[in-house]
Amino acid sequence: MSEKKNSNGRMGRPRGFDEDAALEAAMRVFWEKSYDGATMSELTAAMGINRSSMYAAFGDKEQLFRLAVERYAVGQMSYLHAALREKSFKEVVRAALKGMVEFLSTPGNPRGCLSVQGALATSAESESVKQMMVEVRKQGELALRKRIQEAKKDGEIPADINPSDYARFFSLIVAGLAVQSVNGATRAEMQRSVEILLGLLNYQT
Amino acid sequence: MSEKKNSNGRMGRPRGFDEDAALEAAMRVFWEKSYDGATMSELTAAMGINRSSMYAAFGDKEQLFRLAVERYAVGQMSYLHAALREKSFKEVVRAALKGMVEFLSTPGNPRGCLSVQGALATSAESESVKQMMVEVRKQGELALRKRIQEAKKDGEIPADINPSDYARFFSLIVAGLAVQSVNGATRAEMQRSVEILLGLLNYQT
DNA sequence: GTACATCTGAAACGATGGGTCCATAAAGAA
DNA sequence: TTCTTTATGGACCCATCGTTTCAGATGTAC
Repeated sequence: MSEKKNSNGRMGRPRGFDEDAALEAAMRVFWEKSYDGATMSELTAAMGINRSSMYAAFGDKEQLFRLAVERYAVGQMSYLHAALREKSFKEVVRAALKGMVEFLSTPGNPRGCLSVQGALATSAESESVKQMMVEVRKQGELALRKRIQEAKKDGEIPADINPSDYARFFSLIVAGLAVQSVNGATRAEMQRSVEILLGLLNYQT
Repeated sequence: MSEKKNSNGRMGRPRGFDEDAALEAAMRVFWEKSYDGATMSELTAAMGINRSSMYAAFGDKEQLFRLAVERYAVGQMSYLHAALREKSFKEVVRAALKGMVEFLSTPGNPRGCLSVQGALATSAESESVKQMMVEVRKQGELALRKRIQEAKKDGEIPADINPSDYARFFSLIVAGLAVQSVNGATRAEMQRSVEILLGLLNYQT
C-alpha cells in the first residue's frame, strides 16, 4: 500500500510503522499458533503496533491472515518455485524435497508449515479460512502437476503416469514432512526420510 | 466407570447418560474442529449433557480431550493395530495404507485424522496438548518400528534399512494422507496415491 | 499560519470462552 | 420415612475474544 491521495487530493498523517515488517511478524505468529490460535493481542504485540493501526492497515484478522499466507507462499516457499524450474524432473524432485527439509529445520523458523497447520481443523466460525487453505494447498499441487506434464512430454517419466495423481502424491510427501517437523524431527532425520523416497524413485545422487 | 460406593458404603443418584456415547460424541467434535476450535457449548450439545455433568464426569476440557484421543487411538485406529499383526511385512504395509484410505474416506467421519489435526498448531495456552499429540504420533511410530524390526529379523526387508527411519517414513505417508483427506480427496484419489507408493515399494497386488 | 485528512493510543464494546455454584432431583441405605 | 450421597439444570463467574470508538497527534496542501 503506497501513498494515497484522497478525493480532494489531500494527504493525512503517514503510517508510523513498516507494513512489510509488521506483516512478516504477523505471518510468523500465525505460522506458530494457527489462525484460531493466534490472538489479536499476540499479533499486534509481535507487529509492534496497536489494534487501531492494525485494523486501519490490514482490515481484520481474516484479511491479515490472507495477506500473511500470500507473503508466506511467495517468500518462504520461494525455494519450491525455484525447484520447479530445475531442468530435469529428477532435479525438481530432489531440489524440492531437500529444500523443504532445510526450510522445515531452519533455526528461528516455527516448526511445521503454515500452509498445512494454518487452519487444518478450525472452529465453526473459521471454516471459510479452512477452505481457503485447502485451495492454497491445491494451488501448490496444480503448479507441480503442470511441471509433471512437461516432464511427461519430455519423456522423463513413464507415459502411464497420471500427472494429477503424481502431483497429489508429492504433495502428500511435503505435508507429511511438515507434520514430522512439528513432531520435532531433526534435519538429519527428515533428510533420511527423503533419502528413502529418493531411493525408491531411483533419484539418489 | 461402573457403580461406585463412597467411603460410607452409600450410593447417590446414578448417571443419567451413557458415558461411552457421550465420549464418542465429544471425540467427533474434537476430530472435526480440533482442541482449540471445539467449544464447551458445542461439545456438551453434541454429548447431550450439560456443563455440570460433563465436568463431574470427565474433569475439564483437556481431560475430556485426552480421553477422546485414547478412545480414538483404540477404536478408530483398530485397523492399524490389526494391520501390524499381518504375517508378512508387505501385507502390513498394504493393509495399513488401504485401511487408512478407507478410514479417511468413510462417509459420516469427519475429514482428516484426530491424531494429526487435533492440536497441530495451537494457542499458547494449549501447548501442553500439542505436545501430548506429538507423543501420540510418536507412539504410533514406535509400534511400527517394532514391527519393522521383526520384519528385518525375518529377512523380509533389506538389512541396511534403519527401522526408525523406515517407521518415520511410513508415519509421514499416513500424515500426508490425512492432509489429503482434509483437502477433500476422494477415496479413489487417495487409493491412487497409495498405489504409487506400493508400486515404488514393489508391493502391488 | 489554517484547514483538512489520516494515524495513533487507550479505553471500551458486546459476545463468548472455559469453568463454577447452588438449589433441586433421584437414587440406595437405614 | 428419613438420611446421605451423587447428578442435574441453569444461572452466573471472570477473563479474554475480535472489533469499534474517539480524542488527540501528526502529517500534507493551501
